[in-house]
Amino acid sequence: MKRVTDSASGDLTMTQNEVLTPAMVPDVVVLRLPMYIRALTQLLESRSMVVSSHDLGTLLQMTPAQIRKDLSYFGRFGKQGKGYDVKFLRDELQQILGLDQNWPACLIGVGRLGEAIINYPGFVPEGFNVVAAFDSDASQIGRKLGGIEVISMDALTKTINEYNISIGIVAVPSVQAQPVIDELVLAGVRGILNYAPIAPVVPPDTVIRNIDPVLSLQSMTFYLMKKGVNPLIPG
Amino acid sequence: MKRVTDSASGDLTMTQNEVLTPAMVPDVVVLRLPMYIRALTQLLESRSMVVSSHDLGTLLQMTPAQIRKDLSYFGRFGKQGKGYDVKFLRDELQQILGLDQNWPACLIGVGRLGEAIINYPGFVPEGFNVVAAFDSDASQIGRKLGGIEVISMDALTKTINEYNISIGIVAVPSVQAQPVIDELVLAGVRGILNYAPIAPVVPPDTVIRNIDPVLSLQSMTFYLMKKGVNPLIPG
DNA sequence: CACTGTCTGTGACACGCTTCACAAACTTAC
DNA sequence: GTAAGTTTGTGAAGCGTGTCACAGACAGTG
Repeated sequence: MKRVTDSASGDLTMTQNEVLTPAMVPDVVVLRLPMYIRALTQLLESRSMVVSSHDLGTLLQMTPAQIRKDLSYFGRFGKQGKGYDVKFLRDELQQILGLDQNWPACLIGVGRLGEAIINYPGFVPEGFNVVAAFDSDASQIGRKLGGIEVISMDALTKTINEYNISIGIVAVPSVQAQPVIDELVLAGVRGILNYAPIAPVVPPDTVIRNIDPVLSLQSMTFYLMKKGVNPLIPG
Repeated sequence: MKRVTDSASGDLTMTQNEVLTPAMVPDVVVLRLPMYIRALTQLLESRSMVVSSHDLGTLLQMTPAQIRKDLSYFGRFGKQGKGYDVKFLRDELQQILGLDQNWPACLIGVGRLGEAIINYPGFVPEGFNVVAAFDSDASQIGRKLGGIEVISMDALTKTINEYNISIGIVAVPSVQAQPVIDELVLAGVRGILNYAPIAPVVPPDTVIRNIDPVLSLQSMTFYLMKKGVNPLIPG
């Protein structure tokens, strides 16, 4: 992956790296990019202009080598002897992930969980906007929630096309989750954030991410037991 | 995915495998065990008595070889020519993870998110009970929530010892998350489920799991863009 | 009982990711 | 300007995990 190091640019600011992403980027690397962005944003807020892979590593509990290797998949963002320009690197990574744009999303299921999701203030500043909310329960239709109105599942495809929605957030009970996911895929949604405790089946060109606290807890207990931590024996 | 199920005898009962766990089990394998348990429970509900690694694989979108290899780290649970006794295997895996016991947990932060967590009906059937809820906001103290009373952070250590709590669920704003986690660790909690969008620092003998929907979405967009899915350009 | 078909458990191999180590590039100090 | 110190980018080695392939065990059939 040779890239032109344009010389004589005395500043850390680099020329536009075209991000062509040769599709050879490991998935794990892509999963880590958002963490880098978050750390860089944090550094930016504390007025840091430049950061080394070493310092980023201590901040994120990773080895400097891994950070450098990860970034090298996308370009040459740093400068020897100095490090990375914080703002520049963050902007580059955001562009690589498409986070410099606004992603409209829809929510399916406005129960207790769905309500918490739609009111969660953490999505909007990152460029994710829930612009529509659906529910199969007729008594929920028409209810206002976080500034938007709950509408019927019948209007799913129409609404998704209208708002150009490419991300669906699934917050329905387990039994309805797979059917809802199928509907979303059929309607053209290619990214799904699933909160239901199931192992969903999606076509290969669809990206799915599962949020499953119970799974996290259930693998945690294995290590707790090994460490001699004892739970409460029932009885 | 259909399994032959009923055999005449049902004499698949196996000898007691001592589970000594030689600490050589890869972490990824432990992370998958809960998924196996969930699938087995599902099979049990649909009256399946026996399942092969092949059928489990199609159910979970995994290769049969991986399932067999994973299980082989803990013992020999299957029978050649037949498969695995569903109930037996599930019970064994639950015991390995310590899920045959009851794990008391505490919640820190009873905002919108904390409220949704404490009312989430999915924890209790899996053996996780939120037995105490804390908040630093004085106006929240004393409020009843999901059957339990919100108490002050001052009572953290005392309460954790009293109820023998080994798991802490952190649902506080980002800036307070690390301090709260430090407090939990100091109080003796060795397992932490963190909902705050940060990269927490914990001692090596502490198990931490992060629930971070924003990170999931931010890596999703990379693939959506590659597939030519276009978000809404702001403007 | 023998013979055919099925499925597990596992050593060996293959692959992908992490870590290492170093040349090259840049900074700082004098 | 020179020398010493710092940090990146990256081939190559190392390591952990997934996959393969097959011997062995069991079921089913007649």
